[in-house]
Amino acid sequence: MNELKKITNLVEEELIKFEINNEIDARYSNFNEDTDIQINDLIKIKKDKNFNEIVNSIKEKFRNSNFIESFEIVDSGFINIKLSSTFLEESLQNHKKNILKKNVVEKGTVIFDYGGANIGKSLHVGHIRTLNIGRSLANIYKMAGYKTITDIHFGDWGMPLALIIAYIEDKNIDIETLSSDDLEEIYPNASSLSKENEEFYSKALNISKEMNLKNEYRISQWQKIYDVSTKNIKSLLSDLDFNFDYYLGESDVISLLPDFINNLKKKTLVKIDDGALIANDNQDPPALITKSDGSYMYLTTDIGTILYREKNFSPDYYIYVVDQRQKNHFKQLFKLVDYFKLSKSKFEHVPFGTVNDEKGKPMKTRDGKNYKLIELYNDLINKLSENNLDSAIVSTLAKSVLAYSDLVTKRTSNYIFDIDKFTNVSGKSAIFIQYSQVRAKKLIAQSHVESRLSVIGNDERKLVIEILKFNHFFKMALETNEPHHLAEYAYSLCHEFNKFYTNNKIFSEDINEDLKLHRLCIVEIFYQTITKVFNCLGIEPVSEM
RNA sequence: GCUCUCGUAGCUCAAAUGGAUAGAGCAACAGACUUCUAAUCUGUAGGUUGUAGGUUCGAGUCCUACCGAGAGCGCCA
Repeated sequence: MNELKKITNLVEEELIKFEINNEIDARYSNFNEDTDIQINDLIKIKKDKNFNEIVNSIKEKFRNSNFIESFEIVDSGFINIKLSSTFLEESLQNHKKNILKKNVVEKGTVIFDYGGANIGKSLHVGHIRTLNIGRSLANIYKMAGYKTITDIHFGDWGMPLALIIAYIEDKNIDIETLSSDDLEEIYPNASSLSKENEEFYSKALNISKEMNLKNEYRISQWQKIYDVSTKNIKSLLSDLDFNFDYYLGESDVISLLPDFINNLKKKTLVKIDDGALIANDNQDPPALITKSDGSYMYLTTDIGTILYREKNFSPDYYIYVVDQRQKNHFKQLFKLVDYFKLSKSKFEHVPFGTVNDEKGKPMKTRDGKNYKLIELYNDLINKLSENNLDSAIVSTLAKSVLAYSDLVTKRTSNYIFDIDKFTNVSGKSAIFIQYSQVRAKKLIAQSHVESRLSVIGNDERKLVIEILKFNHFFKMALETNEPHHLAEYAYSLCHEFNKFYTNNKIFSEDINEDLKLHRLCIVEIFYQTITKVFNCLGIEPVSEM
C-alpha cells in the first residue's frame, strides 16, 4: 500500500461524515520548507455548505494524528503537511520490506517484442531505444508481479533476405566463406541496387516467393546467412547485457501461415484486390495480407507470430516496443487480431522516437553510414579507460552509460544524439549514479554491527522522503510504459544521497553509536533502493570506481 | 492533400495524467578537499512554455485556429 494512503485516509474518513465520497490524492511537494506533502482536493468541495465545518473537522483529526508533525490548510484549499518522524520511520521500514521482497508471479503473462534486430544488418545507434526500453520494461513488469517473456523477433524473412541472396548470386560471392561483416556491406548495396535495377528487383521478388514455397536450395542459402548473422548479433547483444528468453524470428512462424490463410479464404475474411490478398474488413488503407504473387509481408509474419505465441505462450498481454513510425502497421495488426479472432489478449504498441543527429536527421556517421552500436560501445570504453580502472568495471560502466543516457529521455521524443552529452561523466549521468551507489556500498562495508533506525532528524529527512518516492515513480513507469521516470528518479535520489553524504559524516568521532547505526540504516535502505532502480533500468552496479 | 507526433532557459531534456513560485544537466561565472571516494557539494545568472483565443477557482498539460518542425499514408520492413 502506498504509505501516503494513511494520510489520505484521515481526510477521506472525515469527508464521509459529511457524505462526501471523493477520493483524496496526496503528493510529495516542495512548496516550502514545512511541506512534505500537499493535498489539493479540498478545493473541489469548497462550495459545499459545510465547508468550514469540514475543514475544522480535518484539522481536529490532524492534530490528533501521530503521522503529522505540522500542517496548514490555506484559504485556497491546499493542505500542506509536514510528516512526523514516526510516519517516516514506519514508512521507511515498510519500504524496505517491500523492496527486498522477491519477485512473485501474481499477475498475468506479458510478452515483450523488442530489439528490432534484422538479419544481415548491423546493430546501430538507432537500436538502443528499443533495446533499452524493452529490457527496462520487461524488468519493471517482472518486479510488478508479471510473468515476462522476451522475444527479439528477428527480421529474418521476406525481401531483405531475398535481396541478400540475389546479390550474392549476382556478384558471385562465395556463400560458404561469408562473414557477418560481408553481410553488413551486402545488404545496403543490394537494397540500393534493387531500386535502380528492375531486373535485379524481380530476381529478388522471385527468390522471396521461392523461399515461401520452401524451395530447398533457397532455404539452404538462407540458413547459411541466418547462421552467420544471428551468431554475430547474439554475441554482440550478450556482450552488452541484452539477453532474451527467445530469439525467434519471422522464419519460425511462416509454416503456420498457409493453412491459416486458406481458412481465411474459406471464411471470406479476405479477398483479392489488385491481385493481392487483403482483409475484407474495409480498412483504409486496406490490410495487405499477401502480395499478388502470394508471398508474405510484414503483416503476414506478424500475424503468424501471434498464432505462434498464442499456441506456445498464451500471453495475456502483448507489448511491442517498436519505432513510432510503425504506428499504422500496429493499428492494422491489432484490428486484424479482432477481425481474424487471433487472440483475446491485450495488445499494445509502445512507440518511441528516432535517435537523430545534430541536424535532426536519423543518426548517421560522417560518411553516411549508420553509427554502429559496437562503435559507440568502443568509443565509450576508450573514454572511460582514461581513469585507471579494471577493464571489467570499465565495460560495465560503458554499458550503464549506454542504457542510462538513452533512458533519461522520454520515450516518445525524437532526441538528438550528442556523443559528448552521452558520455558525460559529471552531472546527470550513469557515472553519477554509479558513483553514488559505490559510495554507499563502501560505507556499508565499513560497518560490522547491525544498523538500526531511530528518530529521523532534519539531516536525514530529505533523503528519507526521496527514498519513499520510489513507489510513485515505479508505478508511474509501469503504468505509462515510460522508464525515464525511473531514470530521472535515480538522479534525484542519488543527488539527495550525495548531499547527505557530504554534510553528514558517519564514521567520525563526534558521532555517537546510535546516530551512526541510524544513519547507516538509512544508507543501507538507500543502497537497496538505488540497486532496485538500477535493476529496473537494466544497469548493473559496479563494485568500485 | 489526409492522418499522427512535437514546439519549454544559449544547448540537450524533465515536469506526478489540471495545482501554488515551470525544474535538471551541459555551457558561463563564483565558492568548498589535513575530514567515510571532489566522477562530489554549494551559490549566481539564464523563461511572456511557438502565436492568438477558449474551457475553470487554477493550463506547459484540455479545446479551437494559425505559424513552424518531423513522421506515416497498397504489394519494403
